[in-house]
Amino acid sequence: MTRDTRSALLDLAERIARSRGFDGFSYADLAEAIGIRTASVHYHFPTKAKLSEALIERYQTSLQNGLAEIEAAHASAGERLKALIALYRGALHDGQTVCLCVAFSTCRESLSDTVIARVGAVRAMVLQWIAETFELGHRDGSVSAIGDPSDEAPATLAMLEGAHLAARTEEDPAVFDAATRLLLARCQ
Amino acid sequence: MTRDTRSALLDLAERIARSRGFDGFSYADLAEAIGIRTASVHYHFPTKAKLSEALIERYQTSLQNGLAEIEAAHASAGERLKALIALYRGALHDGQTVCLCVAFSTCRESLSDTVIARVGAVRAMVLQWIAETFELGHRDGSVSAIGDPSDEAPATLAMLEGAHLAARTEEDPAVFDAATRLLLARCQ
DNA sequence: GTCTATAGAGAGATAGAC
DNA sequence: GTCTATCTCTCTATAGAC
Repeated sequence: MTRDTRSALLDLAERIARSRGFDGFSYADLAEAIGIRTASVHYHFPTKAKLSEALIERYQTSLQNGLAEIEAAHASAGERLKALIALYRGALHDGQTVCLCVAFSTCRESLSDTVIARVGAVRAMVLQWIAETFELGHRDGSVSAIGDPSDEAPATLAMLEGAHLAARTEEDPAVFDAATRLLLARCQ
Repeated sequence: MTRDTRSALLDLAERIARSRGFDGFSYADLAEAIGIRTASVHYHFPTKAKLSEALIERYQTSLQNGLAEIEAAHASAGERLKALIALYRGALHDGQTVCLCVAFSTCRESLSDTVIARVGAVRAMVLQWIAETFELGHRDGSVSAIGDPSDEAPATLAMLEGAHLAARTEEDPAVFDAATRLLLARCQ
């Protein structure tokens, strides 16, 4: 059952990290919720630093798959951007959790340079995807009022992450909806 | 010198909180930097909760003044929005500090409901100001491509806060500049 | 207002038995 | 893989002297 315990720990740690931050839980919290002792948690993840690396690596893969699925499911830029907004909206879970990049950004000092670099890599990946989508939008006309895609991408990602942050603070997904309404309206 | 010590503590605590988060410093850190003992810090702020309240209250006043100064200095909506972007850009301090709302949003669990409510009040204040500015832009024509001001405002604030977060993670103000370029270009 | 001294809790982590 | 037991460190906070 090693695999199961490890997966369960990762699932739980990700959920709490995205809800309360990486400093917002201890090995004691994980142990109690899973039903083992802290020493056993250390068996799976010798240090909290190792745990943070495992979390961000798994998250990158997961997000990469999410973006690929959107591309597979939607042909137009407008539909893809709508799906991206829906992806972030879903990641909110009733205003209780933000995306892991936002959560880790806010706990910068507790994380290793390796992990922070990986957060940057995840952001770069999403930025690239958004920029390409806006470029497609330029060609297929499914997004209105497009500026330079290399300007639209960072503005869009910042808006999505900022919307996550505010919605989490208020514990209200409607805050996210308000922030994304304008972009949504630009998508056909 | 009570007033001086208290002010020095507030200044220091705000700087660290905006850099490392509210959980990112201890009374021992404050004491060492100021040159007193932790017990003396407790004299000025009996609990960390009291300190957090003092921080957000002072911050609200400060931000309110900042917005008022922008209104006094600039007549057009475009100029005012440009000044708002500059205000947030200045608050970055070379990518080392985010605005206190962002910092406190990310330490949600460590803060009292009172403080979280105050963070919401600060955001509401800025939202109101931005919405009014976009309304002015509608009338004076100094901002291009304006959607519904009540949609522009939350999108703009989310973008500014998200840009702060990403720039802080990368420790690079250029990340903020990239995210705000599009809005800046809309301002005459 | 600042100090010494200390309480009390919780954190991350390890050794070694089973 | 999980356990008991324990270490060391840091944190917030308080009592009481000066």
